[in-house]
Amino acid sequence: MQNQKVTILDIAERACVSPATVSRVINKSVAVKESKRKLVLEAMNELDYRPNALARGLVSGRSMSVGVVTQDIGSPLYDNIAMGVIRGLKTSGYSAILADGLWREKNEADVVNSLLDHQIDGLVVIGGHLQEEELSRLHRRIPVIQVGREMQGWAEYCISIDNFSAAYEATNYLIELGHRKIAHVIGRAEHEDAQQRYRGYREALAHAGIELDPNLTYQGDFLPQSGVLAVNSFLERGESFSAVFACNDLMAMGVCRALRQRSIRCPEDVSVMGFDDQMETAFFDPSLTTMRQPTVEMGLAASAALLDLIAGKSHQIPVMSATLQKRESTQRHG
Amino acid sequence: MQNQKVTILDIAERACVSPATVSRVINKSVAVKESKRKLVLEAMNELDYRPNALARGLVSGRSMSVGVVTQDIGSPLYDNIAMGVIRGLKTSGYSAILADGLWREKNEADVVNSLLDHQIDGLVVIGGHLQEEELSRLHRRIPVIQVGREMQGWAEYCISIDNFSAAYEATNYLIELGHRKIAHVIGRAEHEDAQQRYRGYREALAHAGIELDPNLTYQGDFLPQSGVLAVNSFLERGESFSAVFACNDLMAMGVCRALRQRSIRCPEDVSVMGFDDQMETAFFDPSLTTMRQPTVEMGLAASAALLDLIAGKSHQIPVMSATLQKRESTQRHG
DNA sequence: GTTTGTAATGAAAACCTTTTCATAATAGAC
DNA sequence: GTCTATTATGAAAAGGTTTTCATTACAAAC
Repeated sequence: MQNQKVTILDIAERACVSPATVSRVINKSVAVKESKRKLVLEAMNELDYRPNALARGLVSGRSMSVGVVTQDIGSPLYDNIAMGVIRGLKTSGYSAILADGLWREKNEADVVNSLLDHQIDGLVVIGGHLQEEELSRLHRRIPVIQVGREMQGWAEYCISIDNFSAAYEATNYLIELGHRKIAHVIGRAEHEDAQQRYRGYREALAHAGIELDPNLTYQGDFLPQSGVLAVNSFLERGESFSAVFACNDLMAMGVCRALRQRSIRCPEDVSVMGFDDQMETAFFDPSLTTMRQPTVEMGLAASAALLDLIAGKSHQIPVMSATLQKRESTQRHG
Repeated sequence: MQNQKVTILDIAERACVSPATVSRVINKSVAVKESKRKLVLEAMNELDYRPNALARGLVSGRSMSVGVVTQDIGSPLYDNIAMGVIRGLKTSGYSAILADGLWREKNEADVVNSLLDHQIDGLVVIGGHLQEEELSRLHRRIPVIQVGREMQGWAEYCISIDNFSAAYEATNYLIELGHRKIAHVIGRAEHEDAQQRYRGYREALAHAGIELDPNLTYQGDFLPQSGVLAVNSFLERGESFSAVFACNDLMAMGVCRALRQRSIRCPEDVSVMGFDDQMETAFFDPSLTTMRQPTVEMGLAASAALLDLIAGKSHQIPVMSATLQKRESTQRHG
């Protein structure tokens, strides 16, 4: 109640200095005589003063806050990236304003606009559906880093794993285990990452001389249920397969569930491979073989790059790669 | 680049009106002659004008943003609540500023202060460790709603389920199934909700005339691994039990995992009950019997209550209750 | 045709900082 | 003891908006 109204003028008055001097003490921008500095600090303490961030941002042109728009709060993958971003910002003096795109491009544009209205100094986009064109339009105003989503035309500002190679490696691992009939549950069609993984799957098959069987692919939506539907669809059509590679862990869980319901054993009858390595998968039965994305590291790298961009320094886009986590859901075939 | 600098003065000039009139058109605060209104709207469109939220907040005293501080971005429970809050705010004109407390009271205080600096008009606290005293101090400045965490001294502004009753019901369900030796994996000690659930467990046992066996409880930390450790601890000490009630789903998953490793079947040998009902549990093997928290609904209720408080209207704290989700991990005993 | 009330509008103050510019104070050199 | 260079400080402007207050325009009532 009371300190709501404490302003820099009150401090100035109490410390018998000008507001300018108080500002200088706060921002350490210019030297202030020690005696006065102490008085100011005391006054700030006694009145429990906190600078109004709005006024600061308005006059200085730097709001000292960066926007973080995530495709989906509640998705383990994106949340972990967000955590990394937030951690990376922690000691920078910048505060993070998170916003949720709720899986819709329209929403994303809205929240980004709202963030811009709040005069953010930079933007991290986690996943999402914003087009490259839109991103570069944004980038003309403020630094923007995209993370957790592959964009070839935007590589300079994009931190993500190489989904193609990762999916290739995943598929190839199944092939090395002796599998030939490998099904794939595709991720959302509009997701570039999902497309790249699909491509990696196809390429690995081709490289091993295995012909792609379109009947062994199913268009999923990243949710567990579509893993169930995929298996049901394969079996109802009488397809046979010894392994399934799902585009993410949630769908892989659905796949396992459906197999179990039909009394098909995993991994004895069918091997299952996921993607992402979210926390729960290690405790799943069978624990899931999957490709781990270095989510927190990606978030950290994103905030580091953004801070460099804001500071006008050159930034780095480190190479991030997924790593194969061998667990119980896959085994040698035949 | 260009519209970065477009201000209300530019609009005023272009539309041949005063800035005050432009403001009135934007805010619909006072009637403006239709002809002028049109001119203003046109000018805003042509120059792609967007009001500076900082300036607005500074002068009006209302920033039109509310803070949402969550204990842990990445926790399915809290994330779902956050999603509910955000959805509830969506059409209100208020934008949500999320901040992550990173599981530490110190951090939470920091981010709350940062939010206050940004002149938020209200605050939703999801989970967390802030003391009642601290909350009421905050509440003297702005409306505050606590959600997803039970606080008896703060009931008027607190939206949560009745953890005691829910845990009582969960335990009682196991008892009804014929179980007598029921172990419990306790949640984090400093978490009031965990304590209430522990109490519900004890009370249900007592009511059924079953003596509490301290050797059948284990202090966990909400993470899967502690479920594993709990089971290992029980078995190493030679305890026998036919059911385990874990304080949350993640620990229940750990319990299942540990049982499996020892070739103890679930539910045939030991029934397992979780708490929360996060998405993955339904696809687990066996799918987990658990108490579902109406997370999104809680978030919606929180934002509704907060908006009422901000508007100076009377607010409602609806009664939220958990519901038993019977699945495969529990079965009749003996 | 004058008076009165209402609606529409503009000028200017206010919000709380930072920052520029000018001045005052201090120390160092002669 | 005067002059110069530096450092410390204050006054005031600026940032983009809302809002108060005063004024103008207009229609209705007499």
